[in-house]
Amino acid sequence: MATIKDVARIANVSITTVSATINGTAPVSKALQQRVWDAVKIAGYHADPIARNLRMGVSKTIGLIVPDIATPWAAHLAKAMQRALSDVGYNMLFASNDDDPEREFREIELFSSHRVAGMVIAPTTHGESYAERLAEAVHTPTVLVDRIVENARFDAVTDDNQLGAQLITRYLLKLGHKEIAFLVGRPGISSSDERYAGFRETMAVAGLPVRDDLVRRPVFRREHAFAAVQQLMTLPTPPTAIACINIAQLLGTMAGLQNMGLKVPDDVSVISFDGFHPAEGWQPGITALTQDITTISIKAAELLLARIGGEVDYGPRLVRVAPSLTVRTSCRSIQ
Amino acid sequence: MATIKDVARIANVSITTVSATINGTAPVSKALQQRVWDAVKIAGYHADPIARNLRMGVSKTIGLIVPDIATPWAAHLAKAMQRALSDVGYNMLFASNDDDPEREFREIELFSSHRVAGMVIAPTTHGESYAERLAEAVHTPTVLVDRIVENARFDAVTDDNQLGAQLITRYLLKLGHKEIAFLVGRPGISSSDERYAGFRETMAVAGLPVRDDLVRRPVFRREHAFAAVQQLMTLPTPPTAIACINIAQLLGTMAGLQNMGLKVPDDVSVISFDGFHPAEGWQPGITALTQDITTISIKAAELLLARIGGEVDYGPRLVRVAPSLTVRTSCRSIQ
DNA sequence: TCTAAAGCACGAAACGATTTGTGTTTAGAC
DNA sequence: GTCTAAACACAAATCGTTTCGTGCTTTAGA
Repeated sequence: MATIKDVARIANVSITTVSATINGTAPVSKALQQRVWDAVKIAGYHADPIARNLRMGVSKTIGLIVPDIATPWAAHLAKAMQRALSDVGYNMLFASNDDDPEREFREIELFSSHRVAGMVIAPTTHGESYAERLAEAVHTPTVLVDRIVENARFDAVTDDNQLGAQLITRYLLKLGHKEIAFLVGRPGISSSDERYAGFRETMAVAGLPVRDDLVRRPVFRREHAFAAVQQLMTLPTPPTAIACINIAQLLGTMAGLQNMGLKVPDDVSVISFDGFHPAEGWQPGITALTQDITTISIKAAELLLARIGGEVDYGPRLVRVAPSLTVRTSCRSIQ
Repeated sequence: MATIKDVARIANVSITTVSATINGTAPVSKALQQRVWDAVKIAGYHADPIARNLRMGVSKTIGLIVPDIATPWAAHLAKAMQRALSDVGYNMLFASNDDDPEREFREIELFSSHRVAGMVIAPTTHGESYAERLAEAVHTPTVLVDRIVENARFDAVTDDNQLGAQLITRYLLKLGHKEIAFLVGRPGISSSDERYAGFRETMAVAGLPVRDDLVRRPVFRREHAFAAVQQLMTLPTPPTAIACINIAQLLGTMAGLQNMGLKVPDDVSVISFDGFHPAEGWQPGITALTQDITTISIKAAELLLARIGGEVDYGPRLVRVAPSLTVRTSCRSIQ
C-alpha cells in the first residue's frame, strides 16, 4: 500500500535517500537513516517487488520445473527447495510438464519472462540436441537435478549411482544371490545407464557373470516390468532376486509377481534403486536405496545462489549425492 | 527482448495503437491491425508480464498455499490446479507452510505483494479468529479447499463428508460389522466433525448403538492411533472393524496392529476416510474413500475464475465434491 | 453545405521502484 | 585563509506497459 514516496514524505527526505538507506547503495548520514527507518515503520512500507523487478530486470524468485509435481520425489524436492530458498529471501514459482519437452520449454520461456533470478530443472529428457536447445533457451543461472544432460553447460546435482549400484549389488551378493535379474530403464537416461554399469562392474569385481537372459530392457513403464517379470519367472533357471531401477518398474514388478501368485521375499527377492515403501504395517517393505532429497536440495540451492551471486569463475559443476541402503523385508538370505 | 516500442516502430504506428490492437481495448482500423500483427510477428514480441503487472496492478498468476506440498493430496491438487489454470493463461506460485499459521499468513502477504489475481488456500487451521484474520489479510479473489473455515467470507470446495460417512458405515454394516471403532480427529476440524456426525447418524438410522468405548478422541497423530489401537484391541469385546479419519491415523493403526501381531483383515477390518493404498502388489489394500482431486481442482478453478472475472453478485459459495468408496482387501465379511 | 457524432490515432502521464548526474555542504591539508 | 576531496542530498531519467485526454478525419443526417 505505502510507496517509497509516502516514506519520503513522512521522513521529509527525497525518494533517493529512502532507497539509498534501505538498500545501502549510497552513503546516508546516521541522522537521516534514523528518520527514514522510522518513517518506514510508520508507513508499514515494503518495497514493491514488481516495480523493483521491472527496474532491476531481475526478481527474488526462482523457478522449479519438474516432470511431475505429483510424484513423491518431486514433491519432496519442491518442499525442501522452498525451505532452503525462502530462508534467503527467495520465493518459488513452479511448473510441471508431464515429461513433455515442449511444455518444458514453454515453462522455461514463461519463467524467463518473469525474470526469475534462477531456475532448478529436472530435465524431461537428455542428449546433445536437448542440451543445445536448453542452452539456447536459458539465460539465467540454472541448476539441473536428478538426470544428467550430456554436455550441458549447467551445474547439476544428481545421485551417486555408481555407489548406489555397489550398495545394492553387494547386499544381494552377501545374501547369497547370484542369479540377479536387472531391469534397465529408458536407454540414454544417465541414471539408468550408470546404475546398470555399476551393477555389472560390481558383479565383475566379485568374479560373477551377468546372465544375459536376466537383463531386460528397455523397461521403463509399469506394463513393461509387469511383462518382463512374467518372462523372467518362467525361465528354466529363474532369478532369485530382481533389481528395479525406478518406482514404475517396482510397481510393475510387484503387480506382476502378485499376478503370478508369487510371494516376496519367499519366492523371489526384490530390491529397488528408487526409494519406495508403502508404510510401516504393510508387507513387504521394499529394501531400497534412500535418496537424500534434502541434501540434494541444499546442494542445488547452494550452486544456484553462488551463480546468482556472480561467482562465475568456474565451469559447470557436478555434485553427486550419496544414497544409502534401507533394508526392509523384501530380500531374503539364500545361503 | 522486443518491446512494444520496437513493434510500434516497425509497424510505423504509435505505441497506443499497438496496445489497442493486441488487447482489443480500443477500435483500430483493419489496415493498421494487420500492420501491427505483422510487426509483432517480425519482432517476436511478447508483452512483458512484469511491466503489465506494474501498470495494471494485477498479474496473470494465482497462488496456491497448502500445509505440506509433500503430501500426495497436496501434490495432486497442485498438479491438477496447474493444469486447470494454465489452460486459461494463468501460471502458479506455490508455497507450503508445515501447518504453521504464521508462515501461512506471511505467504499470503507475499503473494499479495506479487499481485496475484487470486489464491487457493488449504487452511492450516479454522475457527472464528482465524477467519477474521484471513478476511483481513486477503484482498484478492480466494477459494478455500479441503477444510472448512467457519464464517469465512470465501468460496470453498470440500468433500461431501456426510456422504462419505454413509458410504463407509453402510459398507461395514453390509459386511455384518456392528462393533465399529471410530477414531475422531482434531477437535473443531470440520472434516473430522462431519465424518463422525455422519457415522453416528447412519448408525442411528440403522437402529444400532454406538459404543462409547469404541470411540477414541482426539486421535490426529500417528502415535495417538498407535496407542488407541492397543487399547481398543484389548477390550473385553474388541471391535471387528476400525474406521480411520485420515492417513496419519491409518498409518498409526496399521503399525499398531502389526505391533500386536494382528492381521488385517483376518483379525480386524480397517477402513479409511482418506484414500491411501500403497499400490497394487502390497497387502492389505485399504478399502477407503477416494477423493476426486481433479474435480475439486476444477471446481476451485471455476469459482476462482468467476470471482476474478468480476461476478460478485452472490455470497460465498460452498461446493461439496462427492467421494467414492474403493473396495480393496482390508475388510472382511463376518456374516 | 454545414454540423454533430463517431471513428481513429497519438502524445503524455501514470505504475513504483533504482540509478545517474549534479550541486551543495563539510572537513582536512597546506 | 584558501583549495580539494569526500560526504551527502536531490531532481530527473528509466524500466515496459496501459490508459487518459486531445485532436484530427471521416461519415451521416438535416
